[in-house]
Amino acid sequence: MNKVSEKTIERISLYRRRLVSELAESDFVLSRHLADISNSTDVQVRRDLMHLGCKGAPRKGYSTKELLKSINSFLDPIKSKNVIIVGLQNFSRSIFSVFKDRKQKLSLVACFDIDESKVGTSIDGIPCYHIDNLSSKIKEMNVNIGILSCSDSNAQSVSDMMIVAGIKSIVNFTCHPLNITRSDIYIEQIDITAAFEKAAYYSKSILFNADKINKINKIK
Amino acid sequence: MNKVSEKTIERISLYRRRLVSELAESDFVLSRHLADISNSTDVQVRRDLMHLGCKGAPRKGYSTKELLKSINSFLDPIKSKNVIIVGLQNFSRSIFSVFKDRKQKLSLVACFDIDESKVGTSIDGIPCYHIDNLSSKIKEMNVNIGILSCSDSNAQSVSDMMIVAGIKSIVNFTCHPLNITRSDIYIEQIDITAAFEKAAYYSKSILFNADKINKINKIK
DNA sequence: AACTCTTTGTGAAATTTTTCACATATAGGT
DNA sequence: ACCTATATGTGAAAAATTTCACAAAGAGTT
Repeated sequence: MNKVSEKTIERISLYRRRLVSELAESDFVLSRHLADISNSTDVQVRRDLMHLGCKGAPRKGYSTKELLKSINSFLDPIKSKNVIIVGLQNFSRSIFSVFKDRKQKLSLVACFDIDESKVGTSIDGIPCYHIDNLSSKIKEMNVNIGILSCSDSNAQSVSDMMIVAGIKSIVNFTCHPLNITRSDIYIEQIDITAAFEKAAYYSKSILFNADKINKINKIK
Repeated sequence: MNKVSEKTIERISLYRRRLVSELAESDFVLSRHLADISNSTDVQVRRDLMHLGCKGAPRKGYSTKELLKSINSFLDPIKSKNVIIVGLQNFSRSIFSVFKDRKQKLSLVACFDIDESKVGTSIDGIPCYHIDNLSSKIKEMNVNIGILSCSDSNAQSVSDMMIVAGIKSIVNFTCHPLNITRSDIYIEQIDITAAFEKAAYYSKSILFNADKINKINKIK
């Protein structure tokens, strides 16, 4: 199997979420329909699904159930992964609900903060520990994935700690782009500020995504 | 000036934030240095900066102050844009602080919710209105940018309302990929769930970003 | 059973994005 | 004033991603 691009992974993740609601609707789903509900194109969908080793049937499409199963085994780790989050404020609290609502093969097991008033408390059943215990807790709880929601200035040092303690993937919500020095660590940077600045940039001009829309509408 | 890619816009937004702290450090900044602190490469930086019409000096680099000025005039709208957010919970509250902390040419002027207990209150000086007033308030306040932080199921209808009322850019934090039908509207989709699922996917295997790292380290 | 029409799957082309390679510029030393 | 060493700026190559175009499959119809 060839290397699958990050964009493809993202789209497959989206397809899965769209498929879940489709499951009750019908037994088969067409690439074209999946494209419609994911804002993509049918060819793109089929290209993406190629990586899954899941065959569709001409004129029928893909078995919804089978496709979901393929996506699950493609995306999900075999056994559930433990996740922690560093920094406890509004943002991290909103992440809590992401994990609570949708039970993937991911469980949020702890959060960390420096603020003594938060340490020792527990939100939605997730205990908050002091950042000093980060390393030991990561090892103790066998944590694989870390979420950075701390201040920009602490992002690098916290991620260093995470990596030394054995974390394999980091989702970084701070503005600080992490310095990657090891090739076996995956870093996902979510730059919310850039998102707003992009929105501002594009609100200046018009007809920026004209191409995209023409492409999609042309086929419909 | 040629069309600038979205990725370039994102990186320029990042460069700006990195430059602000650089400003106190030195009068000139090298593409190489900017690359280091942005996790990029020097060529990429220079390519990006090409679009700015800002010249660097061989052996000296770019005047930090000049570069910032160029980026500002490139990214920022001439007059401040008004922003609203729909859905008032932990996540949106965390967005409030993004706008409070960094005063761009963007001001968050209102938020909206259906929950009557929230309507009429005010957080950080931002008033919360009932969603029924969305359209009228957008027009009244001359809002250009909308943030979607509501439930997935309401995302499409709220965005439709926003667009009809005159909003030009939408930043969508819901999982629902918005159906774009007009070419003069910019949609930025932030898929946090996909981010976590990507992190989970990559935590399974190793050596995924080996290439990226080799590229970056090779030069250093 | 043959035909038609729709949909999948995928080489190949097109497009986009990144990297290479190097001409050009210039600061600083001698 | 000349030399050298280091940066920029960018055409061209390479790599990655998306789209085209069409062969192959098979469901439904006559």
